[in-house]
Amino acid sequence: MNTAPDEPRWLTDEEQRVWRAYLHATTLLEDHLDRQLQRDAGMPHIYYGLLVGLAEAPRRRLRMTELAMQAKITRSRLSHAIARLEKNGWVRREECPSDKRGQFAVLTDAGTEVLRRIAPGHVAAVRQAMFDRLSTEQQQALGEIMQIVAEGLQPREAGADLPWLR
Amino acid sequence: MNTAPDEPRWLTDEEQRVWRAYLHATTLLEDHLDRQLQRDAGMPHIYYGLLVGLAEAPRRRLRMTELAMQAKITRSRLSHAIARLEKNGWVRREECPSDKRGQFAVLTDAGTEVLRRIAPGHVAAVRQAMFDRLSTEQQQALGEIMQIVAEGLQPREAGADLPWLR
DNA sequence: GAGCCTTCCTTGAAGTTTAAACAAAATGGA
DNA sequence: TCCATTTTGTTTAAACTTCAAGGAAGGCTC
Repeated sequence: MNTAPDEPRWLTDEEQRVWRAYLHATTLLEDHLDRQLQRDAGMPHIYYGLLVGLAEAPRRRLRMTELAMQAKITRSRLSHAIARLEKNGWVRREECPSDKRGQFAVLTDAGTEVLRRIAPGHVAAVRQAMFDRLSTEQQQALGEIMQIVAEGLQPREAGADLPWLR
Repeated sequence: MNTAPDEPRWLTDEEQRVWRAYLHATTLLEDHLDRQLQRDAGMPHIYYGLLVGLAEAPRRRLRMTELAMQAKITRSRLSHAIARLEKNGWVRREECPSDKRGQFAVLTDAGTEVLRRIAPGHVAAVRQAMFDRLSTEQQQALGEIMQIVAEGLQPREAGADLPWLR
């Protein structure tokens, strides 16, 4: 009997190739989109996602926590991000009448306008980087794969304030 | 004839689903790995990649530019990162005899040791998040897809110093 | 309604990344 | 050789993210 303490199951060569391709592609793509948006709109990709989230919400507003969950970021990060977008005049905060702790992030007209202006370029970048290069079958496969991977991962801050669960 | 200026090709509903699944999964996974490594080794995912890059190189050393390209980050970012890893004692700089501008980043014994200690946990996290959940066919498809996407994207800093090409 | 816990969000500090500017060494012609 | 250009890597400051702490309001229980 082997006394070695649980030799880890290293990745096979083939798994390595897949994993490195994944890392390579995702970092390049994220960088690419970040820079495209930074250049065209002066904001990083994640901030764009925030504006889109608000634009799609009823009355173009969302509670901070809801927006944070939608964007998969911490409330802290969102707080800083909204402060920045507020400075740009693209978002404004509004307090929640029914819960005095709460805040709404509201997309302003200027914010809507920015979005209208930059969305086409962003979509074009996404198409060019991904959809224009993949077959329909590959797109479908990718969707399924990403669905599965996401399901296996905890959303952020689950139990963040419940240290005994960690 | 329509006078509208090139109505952009918006994503179809299906494409939207794929794209959002992609964003959702990749951000959750990156967060997950970042936090796993931060907890177990006190460094972000990208820094782990740097140590691995060095560990695999002959004599456990690489020129800064080479390492930056391998990790797909800018030389500036690498410069900061190596400074940090140097403080930890995991990497040391060595000057290049043949090119006096050059620097080698060298993995120290302590760095090798850290890697040995944390690699199993990292591999386990990657397996659990991705490979254990995907069929062989899905893994293969993912590899091909990521390969294609990566090919379409410029490596960082290509022409960074040639502004007229941008 | 007092006390206690939870939720909502913000804050400040520390760490990381980016962008732009820079110095030094190498390179490539004229 | 001389000079312009490129390459290499660092530095500075600003922007962004993370982490830990905390204030204020809501909810629950007795």
